[in-house]
Order: sequence, then structure tokens, then C-alpha cells
Amino acid sequence: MSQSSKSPSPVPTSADVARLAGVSRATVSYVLNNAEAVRISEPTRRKVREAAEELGYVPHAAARSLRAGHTRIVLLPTSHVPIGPLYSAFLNELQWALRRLDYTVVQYGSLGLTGDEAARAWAELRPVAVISLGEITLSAHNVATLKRAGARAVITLGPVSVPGAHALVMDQTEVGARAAAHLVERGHRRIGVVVPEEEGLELFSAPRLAGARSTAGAEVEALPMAYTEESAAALAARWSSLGLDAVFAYNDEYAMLLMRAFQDEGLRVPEDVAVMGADDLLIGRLLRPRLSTVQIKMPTGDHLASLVDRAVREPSEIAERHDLMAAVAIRRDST
Amino acid sequence: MSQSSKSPSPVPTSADVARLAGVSRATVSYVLNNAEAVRISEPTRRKVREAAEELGYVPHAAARSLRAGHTRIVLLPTSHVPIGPLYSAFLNELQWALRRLDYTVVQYGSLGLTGDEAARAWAELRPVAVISLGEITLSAHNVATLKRAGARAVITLGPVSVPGAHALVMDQTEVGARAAAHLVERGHRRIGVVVPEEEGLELFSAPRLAGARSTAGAEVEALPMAYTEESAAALAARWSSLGLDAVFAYNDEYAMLLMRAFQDEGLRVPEDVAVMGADDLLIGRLLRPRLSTVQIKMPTGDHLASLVDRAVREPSEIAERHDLMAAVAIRRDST
DNA sequence: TTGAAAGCGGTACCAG
DNA sequence: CTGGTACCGCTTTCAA
Repeated sequence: MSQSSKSPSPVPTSADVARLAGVSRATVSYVLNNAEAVRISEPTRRKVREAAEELGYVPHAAARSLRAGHTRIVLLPTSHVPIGPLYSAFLNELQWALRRLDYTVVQYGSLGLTGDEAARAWAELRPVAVISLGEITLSAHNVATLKRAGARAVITLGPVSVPGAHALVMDQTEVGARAAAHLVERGHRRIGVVVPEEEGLELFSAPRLAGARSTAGAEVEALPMAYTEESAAALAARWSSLGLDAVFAYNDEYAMLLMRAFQDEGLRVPEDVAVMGADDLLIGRLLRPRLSTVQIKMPTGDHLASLVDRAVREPSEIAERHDLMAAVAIRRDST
Repeated sequence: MSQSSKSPSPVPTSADVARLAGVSRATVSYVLNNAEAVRISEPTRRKVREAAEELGYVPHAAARSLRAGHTRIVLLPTSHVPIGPLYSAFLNELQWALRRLDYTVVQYGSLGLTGDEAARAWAELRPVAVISLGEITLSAHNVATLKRAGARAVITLGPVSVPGAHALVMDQTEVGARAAAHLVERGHRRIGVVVPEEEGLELFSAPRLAGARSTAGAEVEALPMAYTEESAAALAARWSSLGLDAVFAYNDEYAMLLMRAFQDEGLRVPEDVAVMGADDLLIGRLLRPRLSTVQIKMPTGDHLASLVDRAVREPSEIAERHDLMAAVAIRRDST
């Protein structure tokens, strides 16, 4: 009610600057954007600059992009799940690299949205690109919505490729396959594969499990386990009844947890049970025995960022599918 | 030139919907926003809805907020440094909670920007709130810029409170103090404090060090160390020449690394050297000896989010300073 | 060298 | 109940 129209300091606009400098809004725009096409006299420039400074004028990004007809927003849907240090670091790097290319990164939490709802919500922001890890399953129709709303690139990082989207394949299947192959090679047959109970990790865990399953000579069993001491202890306690001789523990962190539980249970690693991690974290090398792992070669954030940038500039130029991830087993002492 | 007005599928606007439905833009707006103040006949509503559906119409967020005069953007400046699992999780939670309150979270990487540049860049987006961890040091003037640009709340999470900003204090000093006090209590005097060499962590490490320094009875020495095996080994190798009898290793991860280096060097923990971590991560409990640590009680993301929400609704209502963090030492076997 | 004015896509007031 | 229209802040022709 008392929020009258005479509030003391409404946001200063370019019109305010123009008025103070005694010029037109056009001139303000020219000066502040260093327009090449127009020559403005030095005195005028100074007047405008000073006026802007004095008012603390800051241009309005929304107005500008409304006029321009496009944004430099890159939308990054985020899951609500801790995704592990390796991917967090990668995502960070990516964000950072995008900033350097002058994109504005918008993290958009999309919990519990359907593909349709998410696509609509994202499209409202008119992002120039969308990079989806796969927390939301996009349909071809969703991709179309995004593109119609001006997205020049819709990029999926998951294993599934959506029609119309650029698929930058980071195939977790490979990780599971490498792990299982390594274990088989070391003489193991009956292999347990840990599947985290934490919600949201299926994105990674399901393909890893599938990859292990697909490995010749391996007989694999899925082992649900939460990232808690209790859960690991419970699994270790019933281990002997499982008739397994090796385990691929999803990643190094779960592996550490499980290995400790085994040791507390009196099981010897790797004699009684071989343990394999993934992600090649530093902690794996600090454990005793040192943890064998699957090293994942991720693209650098800069690399993906420049791929995105190219896709934005020339949408057709980037191939639809593009392999980005390699996985290789590293043997240390736990297998 | 050839970008004629007849391009096949430019982004559909409300005018397109209106045309297709045979009504005015106003009516479209009313229907699509379920305007209470106006009664629209059911047949018309249906026509509009169908037209919108058919065209795949999605409103333009920028246009809307331009008209509205405000956004629901919460700007979250991000450092480019891996900030540790504890804080990452917190930030994630926060983001998530904000989304649920219908805010749009924009992560803004602000590497190498001065306070002035950052404030300007952020202000362009007209965020309704800014939550700064402290990667950028804001001046009172910067806060003013943000506020003038429409920010109803500028919140700093660091230890320093900036005039004009809401300071939600999460004081890392306390963490260092608790660690040192615990060590002193256990009979140690000459305490080493690990200071990560990784850039960007000073935000946490400097206050932790200062907190330790301020502790009565403790004689502390700063120990630069990188998060690598080599660096830890080097430190362990020259340990005996340091004349120290305990170490506060910055956090649990650095502690794990250093403890392993000590053990490889033949030093016994805690007999020869007491080791203390911080953050109370799960790995600390898995180590042998179990790692003593400083547990940090962070506010939940929901809590902070609702604080932000309140600050946005009623800027004056929230106190300028507000303590949010508590730290408590947990003794296990490494001290 | 500068200014007037037409929009970009929505929303909301005021008529009809 | 619905349509016309005036903005929101900025850029960019087109004239002067």
C-alpha cells in the first residue's frame, strides 16, 4: 500500500542516464556498448560515462536479450543427489569453462518433474543450449520443444541418445565391463556388483551393473548396499553365504567402506575376496591393500564446453554421437 | 535480409496463440495464467488452450519479468575450487530447497573478477537475492549496487560481515579453535596446522588456522601441503625435524592422506603424533586408528532457503547477523 | 554526430 | 466477457 510510486531509488535505467547526461537513450546505448558503427564525440562519451557512473547504472540483462532475440544461457539440469567427486569436479570444470566462453550457466533443479514439465520450465528461460546428464528422460518431443524455444543445442551426456539431440556418450556400461573383465582375468567367476541404495544413482549404477553382466565368463549378482557402515557390515556378515569370490563395489568410496567391513569381519582381501573400485580416487591408493580400480578418462570441462560452443555456433557441424569416455582397469593390491 | 518474416518456425509467441485461437493477446494471457480477476467463458478457454498446445507455446521468462519488474532469480556465485564434500552437499541441498520455493538458481562463476566487476555482472541479472560464500570480497558499495538493482537480500556466508548485507555467519575460526583446544586438552602443545596449497581454499583454511592460533596453551605452526601423496610424504619425512607433537590436518581428507604418510614413515599415531581432522566424514571412521575430528553442524539447506525466502519477503525482518554453525570435537583413536 | 521511434514478448488497466 | 493499448528497458534502423 505505502509502496508508492515515489520510492526513493527505483532501478536506474538508460533513460535516467540519458536525462542526466543530457542526451538521448540511443546515444547512451552507443557509448556504453562501444558501438563501432557510430562515431560519438569524446565530450559526449565522457558525459554519458560519468552519468552512468554516478547513478550506478547497470543494464538489464533480460531487456537486452529480449530485444536481441536470444540469450547466452546454458541450462544445466541438476539432480539432487551427490554424484561423487569425479563427476562433481567435472561439472564444476564445465561450468567454469562455459563462463569463460561468456555463457551464463543456470543450474536448474528438476526434481520430480516429468520430461514434459521439465522441458517447458527450461524452455521458458530460452536457453541457447541444454546439457542434460540424464536425471530427466527427454523424449524427442521434449527436445523439439526446447529447440523451438530457441535452443541451438540439446546435449545428453547419458548412454541413451534421444532423437534430435546431440548425444555425447559417456557410457557407464564400459566401466562395469572393464571391472568384470579384470576380475575374470584374475581368475574370479562369481562376482558381486554393489548397487547403491541411494536414490538417483541408478543413472550410473544400472549401466555399470549391466556392463558387468555382459562380460563373458562372469556370473554376476547384484548387491544392494547403502553408503553407511551398518549396511556394509550387514553385507559383509552374510558374505560367506553368498558364494561369491569377488566384488565390484560401484566406486572407490563404496569399495573403501566395504573393504573395511570385510576386514572387520575377518575376511582377507584379496585372498578371500577380491575388491574392485572405480573412479581412481586418491583414497584408493591410501588404503591397505591398495585398491584396484577402474580409471575413467573423462573429457575435460574445457573440451565439452568448446564442443557446446561449436554446437551453438554451427548446430549442424557436430556429429550426432560422439564418444567421450574411456575406461581402463588399474590393478593394485586388492584383486 | 532473407530472415524474412515468414521463417517457418520462429519461437511462437502469445500473439501467435491469439491469432490461431481467434482471440486477443490479453485473453490468451488471462487464460494461461488462470487470472482470477477476470471471467472467461469455457469455450474460449478451451480454444486458447488448444491453440497453445498445438503451437507448443511456452511463455518467455525474460519478457514476463521485464514486465513484472522483478525476477525470482537467486544468484549463487561459485568458486572454481572443489570445496569438499560437506559444503558441496550443503550447497546442493540449498539449491534444491530454493527451487522448491520456486526460485531460479543461477550459478555464476566469478573467477578472477574484482568485487566491482562481479557485482555489476550479477546485477545485470536483477537477482532477487545473492548468496555469497565469500569467494569474492564484497564492499559496502558493491552491496549497494546489488540492492539498487533490485536485490532484496544480499547474504554472506563467510565470517566477515559486509555493511548492508545480511551476514549468516558460518565461522570457520571456531573449527580451528575446537581442534586446537582438543589437542591441548589431550596434552599436546606444539601443534602443526595443515594449510592446503590448493588455491581457493584459503576461505576455509585461513580462519581455521587463525582459530587454532588463538587457542590458549597452543603453539601452532602453519604447514603448507598439497592434496597429493608426494606432498604428504615430504611433510612426513621432515616431521621429526619440526619438533611438533600433533597436527590438525585441515579436514578429514587431508588427515587421511597425512596419516598414511606418517604410517609409511614409521611414525605411530597417536603415540608419536596425534592427528585431528575436520568435517566428520564417513572415511574418518573407517581409518585405523579411527580419526578424531571436528564435527561441523551445518544448517540444513531448507533452513537457509527459508531464511532467504523470509529475507526476500520482508527484508527488514531478518537480523543482520545470525549464527548458523556450531563445531564440536569428537575424540576417536587418533588423538 | 545525435535523436525519434519501432519493436522484442508479456501483463494489466480501461473501455466496450 | 473480451479487445485495445500502454508500458517494462534496451537496441537499432532511419532521419535530421
